[in-house]
Amino acid sequence: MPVTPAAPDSPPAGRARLADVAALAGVSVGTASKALNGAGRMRPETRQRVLDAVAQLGFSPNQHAQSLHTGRSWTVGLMTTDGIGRFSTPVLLGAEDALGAGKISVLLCDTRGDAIREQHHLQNLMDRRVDGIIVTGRRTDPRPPLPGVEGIPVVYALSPSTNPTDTSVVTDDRGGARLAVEHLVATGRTRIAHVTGPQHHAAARERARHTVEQLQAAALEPSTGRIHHGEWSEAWGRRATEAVLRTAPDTDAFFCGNDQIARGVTDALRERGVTVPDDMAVVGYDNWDTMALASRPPLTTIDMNLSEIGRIAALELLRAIDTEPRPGAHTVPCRLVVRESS
Amino acid sequence: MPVTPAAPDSPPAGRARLADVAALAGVSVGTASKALNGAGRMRPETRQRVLDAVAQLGFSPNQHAQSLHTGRSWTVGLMTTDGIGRFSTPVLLGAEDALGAGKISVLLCDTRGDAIREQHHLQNLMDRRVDGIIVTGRRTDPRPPLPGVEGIPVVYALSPSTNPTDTSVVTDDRGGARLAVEHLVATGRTRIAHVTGPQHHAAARERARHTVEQLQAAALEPSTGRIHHGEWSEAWGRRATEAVLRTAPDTDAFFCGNDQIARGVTDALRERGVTVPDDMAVVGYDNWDTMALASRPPLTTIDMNLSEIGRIAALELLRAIDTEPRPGAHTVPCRLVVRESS
DNA sequence: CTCGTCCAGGAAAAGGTTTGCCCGTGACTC
DNA sequence: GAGTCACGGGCAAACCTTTTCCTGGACGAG
Repeated sequence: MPVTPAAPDSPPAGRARLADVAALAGVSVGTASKALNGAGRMRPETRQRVLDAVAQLGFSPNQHAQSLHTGRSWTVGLMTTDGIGRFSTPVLLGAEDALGAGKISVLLCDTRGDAIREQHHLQNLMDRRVDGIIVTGRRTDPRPPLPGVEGIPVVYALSPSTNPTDTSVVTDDRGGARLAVEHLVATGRTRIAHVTGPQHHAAARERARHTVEQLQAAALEPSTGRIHHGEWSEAWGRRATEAVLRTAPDTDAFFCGNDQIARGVTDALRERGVTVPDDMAVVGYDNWDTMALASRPPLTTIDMNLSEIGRIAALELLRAIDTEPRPGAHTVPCRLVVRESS
Repeated sequence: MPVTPAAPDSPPAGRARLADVAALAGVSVGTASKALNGAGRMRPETRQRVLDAVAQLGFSPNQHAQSLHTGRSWTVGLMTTDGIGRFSTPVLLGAEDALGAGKISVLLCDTRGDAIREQHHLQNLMDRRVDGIIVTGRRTDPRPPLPGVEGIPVVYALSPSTNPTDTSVVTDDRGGARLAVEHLVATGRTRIAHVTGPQHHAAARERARHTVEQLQAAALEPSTGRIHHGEWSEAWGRRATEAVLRTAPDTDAFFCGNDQIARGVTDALRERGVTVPDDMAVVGYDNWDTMALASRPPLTTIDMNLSEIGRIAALELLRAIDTEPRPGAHTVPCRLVVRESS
């Protein structure tokens, strides 16, 4: 006695396949596909029958089958060079948002700054045939390009590639310094000190350089005659305050390389009885809310528009995928956020 | 004249396929596959020939084809309920790390707290046939379970599901309160105040409740006779300090619901000339380095081991995928980090 | 009435891998 | 010497969708 075969039209076991939809609509699989994708010509009534079947079965296409066929995975890799920190998070979210609008998902890869891990993740992304890769880091220093990614578009966000023919989206340190200095000058400050992070950080170096430039453009110079490099910490902000006031007691403004330093400065000033903003203006950098808002008074600061950097990186990547990459560094302007410290 | 066909064994255009490997090794595609996966029996020498061909061509299998066939995508979705913040980041990294070890990649979905967006992401994850989903939020309050995820394992991290038959991995508020109170009592404090966040946050409520319990276990009660609920901010910490010292001047320790409040307390104490830890001990919660270390003095605090929560959530998810889910809430113990404020 | 045109929809290949099943050969046993 | 067994390896189906090419029928024009 032969084994009884399953009923030919038994209810599909797991998720509905396109074949189930086609069967229900009484058309062939190919026609069902065309109905869904809008391609091919067919009677509106037929298309509607397919769409009804889709709705009834709760069908949605198997992306693996789609990707296998089309070669596109509708996925991009997001490699974070060095943990996911305060800086990379908004970048990441901006990118995710922009890509999500285009039906593209984000594969997260954290390298923890480890080259081995980076290579491993990269291989994984290639195996998954991602459509592109966004590389971001927690610092703005340039980084060596990803090795061995021929044929797949890459965009560097926040930390540009050292290769100028790669596409990078970076912050506008020059514009940030200009916004801060122009704001201070416009509000009547002339004896401006600059306290910032370690010299081996590009962010500190660049901002310092452009700060001096901007001061010169206003026929000014740093109140202490030099840049105060140190750490990105409140403690350094406090120490630097003492140093600055000892050297140049007539200083009337601090422009700080980040909000932590700025907060240290305001604390030190308050403890010395210097009132902000009346006796002294303080401007920070980063617009890191937990620092800028908790500071007393809340800090005027420069916002790098990090999520915009992520968004633009995503858009550049989409362009590179669909048409042509636009090589070079694309800068995203900063924004001055005025609060009560200036 | 007929068009010249491409040479039958022309160098493969894009990436090598298994067929190319098989051809080079002089075996069939099926055999090549078996050689790679260790399955099937074959002469070691044949297997080696295949492996050599793989190395020579730099072959790695097309994951879409694999997934299409096996139904497994080696991908899990990570849905963050409410942005990616201070709390979800370590959870996320812990999960990514644990999953990466198992060749599984993480698809990032940020819902921004929007139910529509959540549904949209969820559909996307289902279409991609993810093997499982981790849901995390930025608060510890329970959240309603993900709708319509029948047949796919879900683990909730940090914010448990309101459905007790779901698998959740949560922080141990009770243990955290116990660690803090026992530490304070062990160092001779008896007049302990508790200042924390808003009552409508589970984290504040739970920690407060267990703090009172633990004090009672030591035959103590809050120095002010009550819990001080407010905001999770430094400003509230400063205000609360005044209130506590007015009500109960003999208070000798503050246990705070988070590090921001604790930092506000230390600031207020210093400004009143109360020295920490000699006159007053202060213990925070979260071990948020930018707060705990920048505080003066650095804070003794409770670390929730967030990345461990992420790691365990990932392991529970792997278990649910491979074998059986373990329903219920799994708590991850906290850790006391002693610094100079106690 | 016949031929040509156009249109709706079907058939089938392709995309790359896994895996169950089968077969041929060489060796071993009785 | 014949039958059996085990081992190495090939064949082909299956996973699901897209897309190109093709066919049959209907309709219009001459």
